[in-house]
Parts: sequence; structure tokens; C-alpha cells
Amino acid sequence: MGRPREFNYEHVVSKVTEVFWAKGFQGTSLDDITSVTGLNKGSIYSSFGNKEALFRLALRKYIGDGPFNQFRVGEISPDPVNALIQLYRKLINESQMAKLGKRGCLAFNSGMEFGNQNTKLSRFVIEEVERLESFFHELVEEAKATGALSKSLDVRKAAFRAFSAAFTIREMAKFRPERDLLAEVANSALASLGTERRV
Amino acid sequence: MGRPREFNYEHVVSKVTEVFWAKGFQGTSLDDITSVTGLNKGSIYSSFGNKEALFRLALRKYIGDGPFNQFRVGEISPDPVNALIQLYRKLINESQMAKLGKRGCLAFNSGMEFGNQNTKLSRFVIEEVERLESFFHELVEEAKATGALSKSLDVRKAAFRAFSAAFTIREMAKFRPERDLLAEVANSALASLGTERRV
DNA sequence: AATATTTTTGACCACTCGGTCAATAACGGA
DNA sequence: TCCGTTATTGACCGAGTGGTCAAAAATATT
Repeated sequence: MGRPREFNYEHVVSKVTEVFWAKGFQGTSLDDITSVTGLNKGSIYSSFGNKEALFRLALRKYIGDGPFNQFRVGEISPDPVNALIQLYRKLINESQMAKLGKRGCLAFNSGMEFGNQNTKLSRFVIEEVERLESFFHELVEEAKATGALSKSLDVRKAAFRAFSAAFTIREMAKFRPERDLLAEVANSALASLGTERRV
Repeated sequence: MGRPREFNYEHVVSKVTEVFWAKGFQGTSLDDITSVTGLNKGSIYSSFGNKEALFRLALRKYIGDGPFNQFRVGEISPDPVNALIQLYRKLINESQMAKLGKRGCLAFNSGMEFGNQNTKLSRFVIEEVERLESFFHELVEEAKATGALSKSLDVRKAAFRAFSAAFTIREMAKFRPERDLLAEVANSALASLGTERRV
């Protein structure tokens, strides 16, 4: 019934995610979106709503596909500390790629862009960033349970340290991408967790 | 000779700095600037040039007036480690103030905003951020010289760790302003420098 | 083949953007 | 008081912004 869609929904969201990632929310115009997706404005608005709705889909997709979800406990390795190390390595490696590294992380970028606002959209963004943080919380909790980290560790603080390191690696890579410097950030986070293991 | 200015140059730059700090470069319109300064566009353009020139003045002023310059070696305390601790404390304290804390740091904000570009302006911004980093370099070097930090410390890496902590405190405060969490960041940087002292 | 339903198209909207400019106003010096 | 110089004013510019909509096109059903 009705005329069928000519575009692939997920493919469009994926393209939109990339352009928001590269240019930010404010920096991305509807013309950017139409040219990168091949759709025109009318199609976009009837299928997705407005720029803000599209951005929400993009951010959700980015987080869902991103490395934070790929290194969940037990999915890559039964060892949570190893999962953390692998994640840091992946972030550092991606930061070495000239174009990709300079983009930072869409979630963190958005947190920076919307951080000093107080709108529905800014609250949505911050909630999504907090979902990222909870991933580190789970990792640290699991590492405590398996005995890989000390029982006396303050999980909330330790998780924040591990989370901060990921933030710093991703975002500082925009202007300081040197691998050994980013590794310092990861390694001092690991040291602060009480493990001897390094990135 | 000629009609005298009706505005105070430094006062205007100061107001402009605040609005760029609060809204970012892209997020600040010329109307924002005219309404915050009381000048109209013509005056602004004849006195300062364009939006970009105004932004350069603002960023320079921000860095010149900021805490990074206030805690130079010997100016507050002859003890460089103490200067670092004082600086962290100041950053953490400012992050507690609801509106101010959410603004982060104009220099870092700008680094984030321009990081993935390659224009004259983006290069200017990155140079300014690097000037901030060199402040930490001097601090660490001085601390080594006075014996407050170990002679075996790698200054480049140590300075980057100290610098990263400042970055993280200022920028993560936008969405995670809790004092004890930000103190964790400062304290693990201090620990990584090999000192027992804490914020 | 006609119809109901949905998608696509591209022209169009009001508004804002950064930036310009000629006219006017305010001064110091002659 | 007139003149040269500089500052202020406000209207104006083309381009771009996010968003809308009526008409046309493509399908399944009858």
C-alpha cells in the first residue's frame, strides 16, 4: 500500500550520524544532510521529523554501534580489566587516524556542545553520556567481583576515573594525537585502579 | 583629532569574551555581540575587524587573565607543586558554580569546536591551547629542578598528564560537576607525578 | 483501469547570518 | 567658524538557515 520508500532507513541514519560526528549539531545544516543522504528536505521531514529528531537517532545509533558497547563484560573477554585495556587501545588507535581522530567522539562532542544549555535536547545528550559512564561502572563492578581489582575500591570514583580517561583520550586527540601521550592517560587510569596491567 | 570613541576598548573585549565563552564561536551571533556590548555592527567592524578578529582578541584576553597565568612559578608560591595544587583547587571550585562551571574553559571549548578543522582560525586556537600546555611543562620542569619531583620524571609525559587533568576537570564539569569526582582527576594526576600531596 | 495510499519532488517561506556603506555627528586645529 | 578626521548610526545586502506544502509519482487493492 502506498509508494514504497526509495531509501534504506538505517543507511540514511548512518550517513547522518557521520555528518553530525564530523561537524557537530550546530555545524551541520539541512543542506549537509540532504547532500550526504541524497534525500531532499521534504522526504527527511516526513520520514524523520526535524533536525533534532534526526540528531537523536544519530546519537543513539552512534552509541549503540560504538566501542563502548562492543566491549561489554563477557562479550569480548571474560576478564573485565582486559576489556578496559582493549577499549583504551581501540580509542588510541582510532585517534591515530588523521581525519577520524580529529573528530573525537560524537557523544562527548555533543556533551561539550550542549553542556551549558538546559533544553530538552541538552538533557537528552547528557543522559546518553551518562549511559556511557554506566558502562564503566559495570566494568569496574565486575572486575571487583572477579577479584581482578581490589575489594576496597570505591566503584563510583574508580569508574569515573576510567570514564574520564576515555573522555580525555578521545577529545584531547583533536589537538594532541601522539600515541604515547594518549597511552599515558590510559595507563595512569589503570594505575589508579590498582592494577599493574598497561595499555 | 576626529570624533572620540564612546566605548572602552578593554571593557568591550571583556564582554565579548564572556559571550564567546558562554555560547562558543559558532553559537555567538553578531546580534549577540551588539546587544552585549551596546555597539552596533558598523562600530564593531570599523574598530575590531570581523567576528573572527574579535574572537582572537577574546581568546587571547581569556588566556591572559586566566588562572593558568595567575599560577606561574614563583608568582603565587615558590613551590611549583603547590602552584599546581592551587590551580586544580581553583578549577574545581569554579566548576561548582552552576552557570560558570557549565561553561568549561573558553580555550578548551574552542579547541573542541575547531579541532577537526584546518583553517587559519583553527590553527590559531590550537596554538593558544598549546601555550596553555607549555605552562604545565614549565611547572613540572621547575618542580624537578627544585627537587619537589623525581629527577627521573619524563617531563613531556608528566606535563601532559598534569595538563590533561586540567582539561578533564574543566570540560567534564559541564555534565559531571561533583567536587569529589573532579578531585579524583586532580589527585590521580598528582599521584602520577610521584608526589604524595593532594588537592 | 480507476482508486486509495504513501513517498518524492522542488519551489517556496520567513527569518537569521556575517558583513557593508553612505550619511551624520562629534571632536581638535586653523 | 570652517575644515579635516574619526566614530556612530541604521538601513541595506546576498547568502544561508530550518522548515512547509501542493503537486506529481509509484505502489497495492478493487
